[in-house]
Amino acid sequence: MEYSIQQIARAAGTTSRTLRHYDGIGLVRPSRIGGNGYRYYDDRALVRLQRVLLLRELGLGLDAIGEVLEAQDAQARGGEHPAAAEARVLHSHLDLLLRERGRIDAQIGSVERTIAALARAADGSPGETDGQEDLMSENMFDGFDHTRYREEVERRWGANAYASSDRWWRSLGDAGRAEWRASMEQLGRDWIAAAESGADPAAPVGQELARRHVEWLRGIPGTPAHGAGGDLAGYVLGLAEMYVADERFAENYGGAAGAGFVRDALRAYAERELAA
Amino acid sequence: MEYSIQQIARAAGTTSRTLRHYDGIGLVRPSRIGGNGYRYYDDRALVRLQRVLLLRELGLGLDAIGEVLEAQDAQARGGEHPAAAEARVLHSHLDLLLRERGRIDAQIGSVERTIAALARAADGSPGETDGQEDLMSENMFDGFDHTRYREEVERRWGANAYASSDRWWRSLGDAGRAEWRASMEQLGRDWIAAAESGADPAAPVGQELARRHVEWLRGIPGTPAHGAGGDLAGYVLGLAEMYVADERFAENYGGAAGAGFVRDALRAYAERELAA
DNA sequence: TTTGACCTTGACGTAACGTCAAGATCTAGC
DNA sequence: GCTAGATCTTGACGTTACGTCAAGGTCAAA
Repeated sequence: MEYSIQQIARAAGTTSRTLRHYDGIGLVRPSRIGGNGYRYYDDRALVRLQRVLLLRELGLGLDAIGEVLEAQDAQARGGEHPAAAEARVLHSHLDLLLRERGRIDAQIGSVERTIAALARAADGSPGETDGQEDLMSENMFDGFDHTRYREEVERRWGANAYASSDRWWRSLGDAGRAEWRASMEQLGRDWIAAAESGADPAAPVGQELARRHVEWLRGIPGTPAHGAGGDLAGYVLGLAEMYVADERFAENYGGAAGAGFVRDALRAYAERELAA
Repeated sequence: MEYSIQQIARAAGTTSRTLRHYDGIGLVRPSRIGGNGYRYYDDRALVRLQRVLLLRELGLGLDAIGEVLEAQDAQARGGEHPAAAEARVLHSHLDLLLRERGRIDAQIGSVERTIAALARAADGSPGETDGQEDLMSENMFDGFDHTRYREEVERRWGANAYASSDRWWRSLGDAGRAEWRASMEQLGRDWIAAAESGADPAAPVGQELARRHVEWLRGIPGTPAHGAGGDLAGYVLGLAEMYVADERFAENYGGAAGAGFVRDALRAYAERELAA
């Protein structure tokens, strides 16, 4: 069978423009070109086109699709097994999709929180648009003045981590900031209580607190915990060490002993749940 | 304070190119332009820039951001309350994000199934690349020959619904197709058993089956149930009616009585769980 | 005055086509 | 054979939010 460009487009559920595009980039070439310049396709081309469209529906880019199909064609010429190549490409694509979902989840959370903050602001609570000065001079989320450690923050977490967190913190409004601090302090109190109870950091109590702690960290834009793709496990482990080493942090968890408990619990949690 | 373009870029955690872009599209204009053509920004511009960057981190497009900021500026001129405009934009954006996540979830599922199918194919099970003819001539997923109802499928579910489902079905391979049919038949048997038990379609047994049924439908590319964004509730309700009205479907559920049970259960489920 | 650092506009590239535009060709009916 | 309408061609712009040169002016310190 031989199809005109419209016919094969209809057969595959796409458009002639797409076919011309695929011809242009060499992804699906016509089997024959008429003396009038018309493109004609045969069944082999149709099968190839079907595979392209299927992989496209999985979200692969056209160049990745080309790679898969090339492996398919190189099969007889001693290349790697085509299914292996396809699986390899799909695995890395799956990885990308998972990171993408993490990013979207984080955005959804941020948007929801922002909407809630706007609703609270509309309810009353005056003094919302003032006080734009020196907001970062207050103790932010880990118990010390970030403006004084701006350089350290930027060196540790990247150049715009500080700016990003700062924007977010300013956007919260007074009510939101109070709420955030309250949640932080509640978490701190719960950590202290758990540490004083003498429980094993790896026991469920500690692990549940560790989960809450990581969730709480994820809510801070500008850190590797926000969204996805960063080295979450490494970030958490680094913070855990910092809690112990730096007394400014340790204070929040009842001193060195409490911070040690937090560190051990986070370590165990990261090993179990965040292993890359 | 007055900043040069680099200074304001560093202060906000972005680049000078971005500032030039925002000037070009009129989103953030410099407060002053020097005789040498240099752009200079003041604190008001910095605040505006911060808001732009914050909203951008939430995933809004630059034009949507412009809309929000315009409402902010129109505040004194009798426009709607700026926070209301922002909430409106954020709500529709949230909607978009949720649909996007649904799409990604569906892609993740498809990719995972495809990888699993490739692994099975590599394990052995010959005859994988042949039999490309007339695959759709078999009873596909709802018990009748789709090639014979192609036009109806296209009219009901859109022009490339058929092509999309067809591609997916071909891609499954013999093992995958057998598996899929088995899952369909298992679902049918469970429906029949539930119907014969005389239970209330709205009772947990029926509702759990309805949930499984909808999940199963979501796995079929080309239907409104796949991914997200389509009228899932309307689609499910339409199918439910069809199961009763069309005996080709009804057979799968033990005849008219069983199909009626399925319909009622799906109706109740759609009302509870899929209400838009 | 030199030398970097910083500034400008202009323009191409990105992903995957959609959407005209202008013109050539095919097909069917008269 | 002629004409209308369907179909085909290449060419080029538009889409998003900038990154990345390129070529050339400006500024501040030495």
